[in-house]
Amino acid sequence: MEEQKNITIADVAEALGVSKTTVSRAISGKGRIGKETRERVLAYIEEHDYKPNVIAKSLAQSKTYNFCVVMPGEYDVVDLTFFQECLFGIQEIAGIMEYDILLSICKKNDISSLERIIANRKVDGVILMRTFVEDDQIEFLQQKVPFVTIGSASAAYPGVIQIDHNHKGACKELTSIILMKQMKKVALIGGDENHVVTQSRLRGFREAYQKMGETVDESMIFLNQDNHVLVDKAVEEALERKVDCILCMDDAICSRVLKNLRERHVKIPADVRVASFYNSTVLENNIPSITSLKFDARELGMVTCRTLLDLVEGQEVKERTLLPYEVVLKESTK
Amino acid sequence: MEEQKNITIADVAEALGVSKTTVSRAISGKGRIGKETRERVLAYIEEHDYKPNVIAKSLAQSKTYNFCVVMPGEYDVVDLTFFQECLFGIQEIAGIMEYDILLSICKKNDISSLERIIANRKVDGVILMRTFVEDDQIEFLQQKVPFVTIGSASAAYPGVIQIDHNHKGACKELTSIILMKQMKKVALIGGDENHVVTQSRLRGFREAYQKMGETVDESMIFLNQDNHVLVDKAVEEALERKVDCILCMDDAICSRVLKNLRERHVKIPADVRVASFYNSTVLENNIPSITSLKFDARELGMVTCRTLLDLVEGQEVKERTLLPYEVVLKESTK
DNA sequence: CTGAAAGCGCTTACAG
DNA sequence: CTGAAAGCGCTTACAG
Repeated sequence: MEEQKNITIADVAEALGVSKTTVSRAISGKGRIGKETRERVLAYIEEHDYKPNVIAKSLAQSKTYNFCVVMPGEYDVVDLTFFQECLFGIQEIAGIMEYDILLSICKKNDISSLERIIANRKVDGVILMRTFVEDDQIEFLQQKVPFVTIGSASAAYPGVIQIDHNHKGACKELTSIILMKQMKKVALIGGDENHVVTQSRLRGFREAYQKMGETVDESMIFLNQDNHVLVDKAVEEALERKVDCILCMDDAICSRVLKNLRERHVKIPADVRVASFYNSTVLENNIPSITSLKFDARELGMVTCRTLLDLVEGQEVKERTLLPYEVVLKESTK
Repeated sequence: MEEQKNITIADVAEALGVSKTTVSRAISGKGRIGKETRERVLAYIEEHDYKPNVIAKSLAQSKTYNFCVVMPGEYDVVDLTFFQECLFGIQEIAGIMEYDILLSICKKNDISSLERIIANRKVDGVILMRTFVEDDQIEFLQQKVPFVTIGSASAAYPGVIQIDHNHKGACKELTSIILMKQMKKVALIGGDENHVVTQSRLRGFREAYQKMGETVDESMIFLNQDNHVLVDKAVEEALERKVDCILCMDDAICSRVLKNLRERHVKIPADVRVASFYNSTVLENNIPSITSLKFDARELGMVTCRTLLDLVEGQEVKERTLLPYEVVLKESTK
């Protein structure tokens, strides 16, 4: 490692015969400074490739120019591409503002990694990529650090800044379409009930029934189906009850459902129709193609990051932002 | 935000009637200090929940306690779970040592995000999650910051610390098995030639042929097949030439190959056999199950992080670490 | 074994 | 418009 002594603000000041204060002002743009002086400083800096020491700046300003992004740490997450894309969106916006992303991984509700990062004051703000009905992350962060959630926060936590796709609306529309196509026996297979998004989707599902004047068959709602065995059992039960259409709350579940149906030689859409609430690459190569909802994860990340930036700068931000969705009808519900 | 004034080392010193030096020594464990004094300090700190300001520490020590992890930023990456798992492994080890992970995303060879992080001196070391035959990341980092690569580095960059799975060996073994099963016409479909891993796999493939005294049919090697159209064409050509077995270099390709064969009603393994060089969840639910290689991504991440820790602490580290693999034979090559 | 003091490289009232 | 000086909260020779 060449120990190429880094040039400091003092070096610049000395070389130019001005004070460190002046150099600092020229760089930050804050405080009165002569136009000519500033230009001289800037030119010198440019030429000698001076880079301010962000750590020193951090200490002086009590700002880190880092955000923490809390990712879900469950290994079965197939909706991974969603988080990935979202992360890219965040990173893109953060980078423009010279912010960097510190990663925290949260398995279930284990927030020890987040706690350490906050205790060490390594970030100016936090983005939660997933919210729970009972959310230790939120409880921990409240009154402590500015933060924004991706996905809605439970009503139990008022005042939380949240950016979400309109899951309720999306699921309501998809369910309505299915009901209108005269599929009456619809099974809903979903994941962890403690995820807020599961609740939102479920609500949309119910509202669609209500709108159509139909009643939900509660025995066809399978939640917390977070492993293969459970999903397989749910499919079996649904088939026994002559299900018309199986609605999957995420693509991991859908992928398993498709496998199960294939093993049973149940034809889609001839025997049973299938749709998923989220379309990832996992289903992309499936035959038949699968009807699903489409969300722009990248945009979600970008909007979220921009909101957090506003928040830490002390600007007014909307408490809740809802992003649009698309329903993509494919062969599986023909 | 409650502005709960943080307690500093000076507060602790004053409360205890000792110097800041003493407090600092008690915490770090460096330098001579009376046992009793140390315990008194530690007890006070514990009780009052004093947390050192990492930023101040950073400035004083020129250490950040952050590592940068450079992730591939291509959106078509289906091997995502691999990077994800790997990241978890890194994070786990880093966390134990109170290090955090700063994320940099690198699309193709665009290293601007990495450059900024380094220029801002935000990290003590870097982990590259993917290497290229011509690698701007490596060229940029050399002689500048300690770094470790996941995956092998091109021979053009001697001295690079690299942790890798034994891709060459794994592919050699898998290919050998296939050849021994009397499948003579084997097509190899792979991705970006500029990825070192592609080269390693290819080498293993060739060595297997050599070992068996067979010659490779070059017209059956399809590289740089990084989009659906190309893969489809490769499959078509392979079928025309009466291929026995299609070997896919990654699961994104394999997934597409499977779709293509399904559309053509080509039966696996009856008409054609298929194997993949990596087994992700993407193929998990496929029928038939797919023969593939299995690597422990999490362990790879852990070993890599531990190596980087050693490196930044100035310890001697092995230049190259090769991790084992497993060949998992399934129905698709029966 | 312990402490006073300088230093890490910035920012920011305050004064002029 | 510009600068001297104090301060951010640690660490670390140096001296005792």
